[in-house]
Amino acid sequence: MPDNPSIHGIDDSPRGRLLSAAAQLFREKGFDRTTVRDIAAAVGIQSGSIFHHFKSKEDILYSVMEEVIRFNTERLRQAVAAADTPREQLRHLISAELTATVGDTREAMTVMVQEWRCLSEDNQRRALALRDVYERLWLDVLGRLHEQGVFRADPFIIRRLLTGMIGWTPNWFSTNRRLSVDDLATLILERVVGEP
Amino acid sequence: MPDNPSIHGIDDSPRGRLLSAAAQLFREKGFDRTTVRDIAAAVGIQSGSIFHHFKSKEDILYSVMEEVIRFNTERLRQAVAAADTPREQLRHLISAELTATVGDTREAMTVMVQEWRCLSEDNQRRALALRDVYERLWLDVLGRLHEQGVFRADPFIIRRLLTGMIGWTPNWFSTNRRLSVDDLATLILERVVGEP
DNA sequence: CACTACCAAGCAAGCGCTTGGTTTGGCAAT
DNA sequence: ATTGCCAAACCAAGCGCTTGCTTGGTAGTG
Repeated sequence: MPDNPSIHGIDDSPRGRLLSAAAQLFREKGFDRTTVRDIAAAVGIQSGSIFHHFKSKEDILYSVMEEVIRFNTERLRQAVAAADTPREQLRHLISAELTATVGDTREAMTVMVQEWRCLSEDNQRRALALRDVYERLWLDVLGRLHEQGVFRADPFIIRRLLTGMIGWTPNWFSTNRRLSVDDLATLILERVVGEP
Repeated sequence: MPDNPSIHGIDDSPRGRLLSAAAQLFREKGFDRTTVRDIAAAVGIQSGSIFHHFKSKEDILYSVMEEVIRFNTERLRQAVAAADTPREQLRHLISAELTATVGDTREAMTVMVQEWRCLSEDNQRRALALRDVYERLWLDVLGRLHEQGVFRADPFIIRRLLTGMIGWTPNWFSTNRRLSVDDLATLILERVVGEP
């Protein structure tokens, strides 16, 4: 009955609808405080029927994360490819991750950051392997900027500071305010390459 | 049997020992995945005995947060008082919050950031009121720097970017590496006032 | 005696997940 | 067109376990 807003990059099969609903609930209440009965009710089925699509509750969480990493890794790849200079590539990367974080995959991204430790060690390893690909895209661009002398600090640390700045935005940024995503991207970019 | 490392600003009364143990467990496993039996075992008592000191499990969480905010608000106040120029005050603020975040109150600070929504609305409001005092210390200093033209961006937004950068550090910073807390503070300071 | 700190036992509720059976939609053979 | 069939999707019921918390009583201290 409910018509959840589906998350970008997830189809609207029964499985996909469950993933979108779960992502939203996980973000609102956290993984542990969300029951399989909640998720089932959100898509209008019985709680037991969930286990026809996923082998466990944790499997739902992992699937949300896997989908969102895959989708946004591809987004980042296109962001890098669409720019010529490393400086512009970095701007595109920041914009892309901001869009992922406060835009069309907001729920799933937040879940990935906050509910990491709800995964088993095995699933943590699998997810980490996917994240490594994602992170390499950042480090390549930052490494090039560092070689050019655009900033002095260690690229690894700059990436971590960027992760913090961008990852915190869901806690305060609102889409319908004066500050646009691109404005914010510029602001964050200037923390790395300096104000012009 | 266990001898938990106690958290700075918390005494070693029975209640204090419970708070330290709880903070550590909450950080490791999250609030929901930590049972009152876990906490009791960590200080060597029976689970029921906890409710002689706290009226509910959530009350433990709130108490951890209250203690850590009060302690670190005082720390920030002294940090500001110990510096003359706004620029040095900001450096002190960053250093102080970094110390709180990866140093002597690491567990409790991490819990405060990550387990916020496990509080009831009432307790959230109470905790928010305490945080407001804490935040005003930041905004005063950042406002002064902004008036001096040290940076152009909105002080509120700069504070949020700082919160993100500093709040993320427990996920990667290690005390026994080459990079010291003061080095990192300088690095973060330069994201606001520019590299010299 | 009063007070703090604790124990031993257990209750009621909620949890993830299983089970055995039913509905549904599409498709090939008649 | 009609039938027969199958797999996907789902329901209704409930099991076994864990959870936060309560209760009634006890040991030690001033």
